[in-house]
Amino acid sequence: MSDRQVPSTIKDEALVSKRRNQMVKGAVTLFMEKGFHKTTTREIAKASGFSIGTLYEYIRKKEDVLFLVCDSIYQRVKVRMEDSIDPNQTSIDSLIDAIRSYFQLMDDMQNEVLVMYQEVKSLSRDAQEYVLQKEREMVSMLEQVIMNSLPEKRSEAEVKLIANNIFVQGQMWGFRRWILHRSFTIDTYADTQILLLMNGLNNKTQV
Amino acid sequence: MSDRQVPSTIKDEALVSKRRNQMVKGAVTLFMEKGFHKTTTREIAKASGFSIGTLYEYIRKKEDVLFLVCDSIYQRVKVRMEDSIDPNQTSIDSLIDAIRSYFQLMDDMQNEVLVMYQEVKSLSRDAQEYVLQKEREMVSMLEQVIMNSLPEKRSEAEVKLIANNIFVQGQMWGFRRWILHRSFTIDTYADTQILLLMNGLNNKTQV
Amino acid sequence: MSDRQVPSTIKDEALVSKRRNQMVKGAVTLFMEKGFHKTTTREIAKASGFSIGTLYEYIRKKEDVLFLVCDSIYQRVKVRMEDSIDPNQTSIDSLIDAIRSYFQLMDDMQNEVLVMYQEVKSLSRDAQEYVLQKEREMVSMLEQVIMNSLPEKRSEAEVKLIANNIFVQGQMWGFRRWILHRSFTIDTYADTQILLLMNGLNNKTQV
Amino acid sequence: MSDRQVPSTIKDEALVSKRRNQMVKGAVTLFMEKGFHKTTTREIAKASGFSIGTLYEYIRKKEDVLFLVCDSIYQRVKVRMEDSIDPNQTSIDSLIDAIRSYFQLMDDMQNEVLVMYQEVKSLSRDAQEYVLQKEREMVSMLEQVIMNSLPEKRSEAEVKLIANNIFVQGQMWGFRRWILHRSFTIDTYADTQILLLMNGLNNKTQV
DNA sequence: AATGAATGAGGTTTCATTCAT
DNA sequence: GATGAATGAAACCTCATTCAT
Repeated sequence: MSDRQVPSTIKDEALVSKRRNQMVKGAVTLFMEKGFHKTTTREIAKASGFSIGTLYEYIRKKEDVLFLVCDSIYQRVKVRMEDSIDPNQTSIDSLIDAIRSYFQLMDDMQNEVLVMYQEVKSLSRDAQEYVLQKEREMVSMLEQVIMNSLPEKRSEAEVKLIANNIFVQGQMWGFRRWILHRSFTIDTYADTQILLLMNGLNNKTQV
Repeated sequence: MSDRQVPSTIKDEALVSKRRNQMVKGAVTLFMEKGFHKTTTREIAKASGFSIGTLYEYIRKKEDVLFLVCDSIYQRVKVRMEDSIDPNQTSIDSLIDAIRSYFQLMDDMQNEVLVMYQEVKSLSRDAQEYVLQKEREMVSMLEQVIMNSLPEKRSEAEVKLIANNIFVQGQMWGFRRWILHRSFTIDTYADTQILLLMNGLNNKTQV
Repeated sequence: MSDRQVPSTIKDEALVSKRRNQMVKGAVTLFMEKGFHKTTTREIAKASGFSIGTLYEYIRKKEDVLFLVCDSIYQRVKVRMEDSIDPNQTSIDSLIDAIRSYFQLMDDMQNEVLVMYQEVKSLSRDAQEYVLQKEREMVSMLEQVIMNSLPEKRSEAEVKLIANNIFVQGQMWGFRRWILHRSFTIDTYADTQILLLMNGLNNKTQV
Repeated sequence: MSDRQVPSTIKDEALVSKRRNQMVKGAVTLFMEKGFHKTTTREIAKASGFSIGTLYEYIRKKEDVLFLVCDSIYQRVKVRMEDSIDPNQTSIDSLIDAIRSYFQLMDDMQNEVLVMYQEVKSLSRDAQEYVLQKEREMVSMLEQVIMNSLPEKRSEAEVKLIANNIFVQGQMWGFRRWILHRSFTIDTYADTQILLLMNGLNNKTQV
C-alpha cells in the first residue's frame, strides 16, 4: 500500500512485493554495516540476489531503497505495537505491559531501528515527512495508553513528553548499546526505566 | 591538544588553530544542511574562506573535517558543562540546576549536537572510539552530580540509567525538535522533564 | 590466462580480452609518446575507443594498464621466439639463425620493447617480479640454444653471459636507436653482432 | 659550466654550486627509491636540507632537478673515464685496462647510472639532446681506444658497434643486477666480457 | 637569501543510472 | 522480466609553483 509511493516498471504486483522484500532484507544488513552512502547499488543488487538491471526495474533511484527499508521497518514496528498494545485498557499495569513489550520490540529490532535512526536524514524532504508521520502515529499510540492508564488527569504536554521519553528510551537501548548493554539486559533495562517512570527520584518502591 | 590527532603540514600552530576554527564553523553549517556525505570538500573549503589546496594543508582526509567538527563540539560542550556543574554540591537543587543548565546548553548547541548525532557513524573506528570516550566522560559528570545530590543511596546501574536518560533527553530536544518544539519552549521542557524525573507518575508535586 | 592477475568486473571473458587488446594498443602508443606518468587515464580511455567509466570496468588501477601492456608485449615476444627458435638444433648455424630472428623481432617491436624498458619500474613490486620472471624465461631459451649449438663445453656463467649479451643487444637496437640506426640497418646490425660474437677481436672471418 | 643551462635567482655562484650539490645528492637517492615522477619537490627540498621556497631559488622547474642530477652524473663519469683512459695507448692491454676500469666505474656508480637510465626520457627534448651528446662523447672515447689498440684496421661501423657494446655492457651490470649479480662479481664479469670480446666463440684462450 | 602558507589545475577513481539485448 | 556493459558527472586529493614576509 505504502509502496505505491515508489513506482516500478513491473506489472505483477506480487512479484514486486517479493523482490522488494529481498531488497529490504539485503539492504538493511548493508546499511547497518557501512551506512547508506557507502553502500553501492551494485552491492544492494547482489545482496538481494539479482542483477543491477533488475534492481532498477523495481525502484527509480537509490534513495528509494532507503525509503523502502524505512517504510518496512515502521510497518513492522507498527504492526507489532498494535498487536501488543491495547489503548482501551485503563490500568497502570496495562501501561507497564505496553512499555515492556515496546522495549522488547526495540530489542528485537535493534539493528533496523539503528539504521533508520541514522539514515532518515538521507531521505528527500517528502519521504522524511512521510516517515515522521509514521513516528507521530506511534508516539500517539503511546500517548493514548498513557492517558487511559493514569488515574489523575495530566496536561497534554506532559503526556506528550512522557510518550516521547518512552519512545526515545526504547530507541536508546539500540543506539546507546555501547554503554547500556554493559550494565543492563533488556529486562533489567525495562524494569529500571519503568521504576523510574513510576516513582521518579522521590520514592523508592518495588514495581 | 586533542587536535594532535589530525596532523597538518602547516607548522605555525596558532595558524592551524585559527584555520581549523574557520573550517569547523563552515563545515557545521554545511553538514547540518546536507549531511557529511553530500557536502563536498570544495564546499567546505569555500565555506571556510580558503581554497581547496589550503584546506588540505590542514587536514589529510575529508573525514578529518568531521572529526574536527565532532571534537570541537564535544570540547565546547564539556567546557560549558564543567563551568556550570559543580559535582561536589550535595543538594537536590544543585542537581536540578545542573540539568537545567545542561538543557540550556543543548538548546544553544542544537545544530551542532544534531550534526554530531547523525554523522559520528561516518567516522573511522578509531575516531568513533575517541568520541564515545568523550561522551562517557560527560555522562559520568552527570552520574557524579546525581550520586552526590540524592539523599538515599542508589544502585550503580540506576544512577547510570538516570544519567543516560538526562543526557539523551538533552539531545532529544535537538533531534526531535520537529515534535517537541510545538509543545514546549526550552524552559517548559526543562521544567517538565525535571518534574517527571523527581516525582515520576505516582506523585504530583510542584518543583 | 596471464590476465587473471588483473580482475575485471565484466563477466564475458571474450569481451574482456577484446577490450583489453584495444586498451593495450592505445596505451602503447601513448606511453611511447609521453611515458606512463604523463599519460592520463582519460587519454588511455579515449585512445582505446571507450569512455573512462568503461576503462575502469576492465582494470582496477592505472597501473594495471601498464601491467597489461608489459604482459602483452612479453607474451608476443615469447610466442615469436618460440616459433622461430628450436632449442634442440645443435649446429652453430641454428644459433646464428636464432639470433638473427630475435634481432628481427626486436626491430619489429622496437616501440613496445622501449616502452617496457622504460616503464617497468613504475610497476608494483609484485608485477615487477612477474615481469622479470618472464624475462628470465626468455634468457634461458637463449641459453639453451647456445649450449646446444656450441661444440665445446662452456661454463654455466659464460653461457649465461652470452645469452644476456645477446638479449640486451637486441633491446639495445631499440633503445639506442638514436646512435645505432645511423650506422646500421637491422640486417647489418645483426651481421656485425654475430660476427663479433663468433670471432671476437682476434680473428677476422666472414660469417 | 653546464649549470648555466639552469638559471638561478641567486647571484653568489659558489652558493649556487653548493646548494645544487646538496640537491643532487638528496635527489639521486629519492629518484632511485621512487622514481622521478613519484618524488615530490617537497621531498627533494627536505632531503636537500632546505625549504621548498629555497629550492625554487635555485631551479625553475622540477625537471631542472632531474637535469642537474643527470648532468652531475655524466660529469662525474666523464671525469673518471678521462682519468683512467689514455686514448693514445696502442696496445691491446691498454684496451683491456680501459674496459676493466670502465666496468669498475659502472660498479661504483650503479645507482646513479640506473637512475639516469630510467629517467632521461622525463627530460625535455632539449635536455635530452644535451645528455645524449654527453653519451656520444663517452662512446667516442671508447671508439678511440679501440681503434688505437687494434692491430688490424676495422670498419668504422664495426668500431662503433664494439664501443656501444662495451658501453652498454657496463650499464647492464647495473640495470640487470637482478640477474647478473647472482653469477658474477664485477671482476669475474669484467674478465668474462673481455674474454668474449677478445676471442668470440671460436677460440677459447685465457686472457 | 630563506621561508613556508596559499593556490588551483588537473589527476585518478567511483558509482548511480541507462538501455540494448 | 532479467541482464550486465557502457556511460560520464563528479568526488577526493595531490603537488608544482608563487609570493609576501
